[in-house]
Amino acid sequence: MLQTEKPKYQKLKEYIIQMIQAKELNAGDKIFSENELAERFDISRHTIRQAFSELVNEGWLYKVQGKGTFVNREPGVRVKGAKTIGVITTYLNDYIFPAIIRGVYDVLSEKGYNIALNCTYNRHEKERLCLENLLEQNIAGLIVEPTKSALPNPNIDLYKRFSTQGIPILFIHGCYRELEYSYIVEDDTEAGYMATKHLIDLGHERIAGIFKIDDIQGHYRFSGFQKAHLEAGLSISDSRIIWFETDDQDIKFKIGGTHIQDLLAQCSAVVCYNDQIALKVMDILREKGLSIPDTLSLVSFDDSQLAQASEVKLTTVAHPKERLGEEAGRSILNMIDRVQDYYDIKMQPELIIRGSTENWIGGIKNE
Amino acid sequence: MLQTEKPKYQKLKEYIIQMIQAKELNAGDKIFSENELAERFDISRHTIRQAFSELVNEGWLYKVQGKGTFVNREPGVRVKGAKTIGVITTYLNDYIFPAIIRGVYDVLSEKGYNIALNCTYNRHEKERLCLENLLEQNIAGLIVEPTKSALPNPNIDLYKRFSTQGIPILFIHGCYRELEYSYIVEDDTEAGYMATKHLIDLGHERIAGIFKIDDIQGHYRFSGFQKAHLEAGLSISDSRIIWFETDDQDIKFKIGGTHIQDLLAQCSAVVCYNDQIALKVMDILREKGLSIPDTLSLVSFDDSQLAQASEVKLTTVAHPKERLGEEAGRSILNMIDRVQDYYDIKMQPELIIRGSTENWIGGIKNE
DNA sequence: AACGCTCACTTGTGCGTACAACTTGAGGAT
DNA sequence: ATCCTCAAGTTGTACGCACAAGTGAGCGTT
Repeated sequence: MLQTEKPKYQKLKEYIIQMIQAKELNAGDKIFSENELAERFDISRHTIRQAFSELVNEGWLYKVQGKGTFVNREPGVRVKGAKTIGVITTYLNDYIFPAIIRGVYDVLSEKGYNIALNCTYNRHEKERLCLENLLEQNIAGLIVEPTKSALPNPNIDLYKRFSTQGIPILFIHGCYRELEYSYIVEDDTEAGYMATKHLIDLGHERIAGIFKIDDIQGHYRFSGFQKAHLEAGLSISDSRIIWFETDDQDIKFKIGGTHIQDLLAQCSAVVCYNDQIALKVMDILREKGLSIPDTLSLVSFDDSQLAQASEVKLTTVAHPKERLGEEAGRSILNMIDRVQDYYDIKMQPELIIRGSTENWIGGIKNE
Repeated sequence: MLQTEKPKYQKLKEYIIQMIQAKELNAGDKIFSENELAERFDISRHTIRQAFSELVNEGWLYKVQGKGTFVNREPGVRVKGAKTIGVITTYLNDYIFPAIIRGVYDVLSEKGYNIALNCTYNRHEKERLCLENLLEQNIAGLIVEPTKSALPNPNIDLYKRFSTQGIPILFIHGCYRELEYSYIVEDDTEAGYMATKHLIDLGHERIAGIFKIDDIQGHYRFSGFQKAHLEAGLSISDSRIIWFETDDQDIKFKIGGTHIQDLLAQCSAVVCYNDQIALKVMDILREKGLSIPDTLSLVSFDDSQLAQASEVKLTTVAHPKERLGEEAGRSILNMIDRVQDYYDIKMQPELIIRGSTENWIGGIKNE
């Protein structure tokens, strides 16, 4: 006895798909009529129609009554996967977000992918909504800037749902410690080290630090701050470190309970968590009539647009921003195409020396 | 004679869809068997199968051989409309783009809509690619910041394709003169007028102007500049007006062929196209050792983050930014829901007086 | 109680027919 | 040259039949 054979309409389907793939039938070509095929293969017209009906549904063919059946413009396109990448950021602000998005967009748009933008405002509830929203979409991959990355995350379950659906996830800018997902980050410890070492090399010994407590980046930058001190044999006084949170509104006058002016009076230099904090510090100093870098040297992070907007340009450790975005775009595409499954990239920051630390060597103005 | 009636299988389809929507048939329920329906409605089983086949394809039903036909878990999900709004901007930069996107995002995410982000880099070729890309997507509406809005647009044909597909388009920030589409813009003429009048009120008579030539906003702001002069009985000298283009790289040293320092030497105030230009002008003045506002008063537009980053804070005509984004989000949703088909909103700008024009009254420093 | 068999019922495959609706081009009438 | 009609060819709708294949409940045997 013969093995159960495939149904006739199935064989006809495969035959036609093969012809299309072999370019014997091209886009827009008229295909044999139903009657012709019925006669040629000695099959009933009904069976032909069954095969055609499925081919139409799968996007290979289309029919026009009275004219005939034709090969679709891009046969089998609908069979291909989604062409959208979900992107979740913490803020949609004027800081480094635009540069990162630009990097991601440039790479993805090149390959015909789209970006579905979402934002958490650094709140776990919003993060949950974003994830639920994207789960309903048909996305091919997910790029996430983690929300409050230093705190435990209540949305792990949702992240895992993406994984079980085979949707790759890539974290940028930071990552959750609980998850072993791919990430691309700036080497924040190194950045903190570079900033602090620069000040120490200039001869500073009493250096203040202002760091953010609820993002993992703040912890790492502080860690580099410590490392540079340790290496130089300098001690770190807790009283010179200020920690602040996302929600601190009155950051201008006191940070984490300590009045900035009191702190700065004891020091000759300060490491600011980012350019925004640096500008706020500069405003306070200006009010007091203190000059930079003569009275106080100042280093910050990120090299945002703000770093060059002030009268004294900021010495800052440049975040790779746009390059990081591009790298993230390339990586998520590779993960989708299964070229590589896992990434743990630390990008090197770069120290950019400008006016806020120039001319200060060993406490003596150098001109 | 009767009008041509709908085919039987169509009527059967609609009947079943109705029953599902009316919850008479629920997810997972087993539906009548083919034979039962055939007998009940006195239709051939073949016709029933035709209707069922389409319902399966559209996701309403699924079949299991030997068991029966069942209602799908989320019947008609694919039938629902798209929940994505295409957004096309000219740049993804640190200026007012983040605020606008934030406004749009806040409104749309509230209603469960997603943003598909695109960017033209102010080039018509890129704009074309974005539009072609979004045409292939299943978007519900389109928000566009026009590319080179003062120039004729070569992509009108693509914009019209959206309209013929019933996808509403809303322009923000400017609009193409060739198209009669909905738009939401800042009243740039009024903004130009407010900025200039403020200087005239302070006693300035020789006022320079720097404007962008290839965006329609530049034209309008200049038009307000003219209006204020006319109203005050002051003449405008062409030699005090500088036009620049998107692509001008060396804007710092000369703008449109004219050296800035030569120009500014003749004037007591300058209207700058935006905050970015204003900061560049401030840098030039700082190099020359000239002070603001004593030597030169300065007004700009947009009230971006930059306006408060410099040592002398900028007097600027605030762009509605975030409010404009929110308004755009609300409007496109109304257009999708057919609540209102057409919008032509001009939002009023607001003059914010800061250090760059303070203390200058009639040429005498007022302290 | 466990197992296997049968049978009724379901959907799947396949054949046949007929006529309706639509497209197109050829040929005739104007 | 233009318009109209009609016929041939195409897909669409609708009916009929038969048997294959999978499911599950009921029955009887073990």
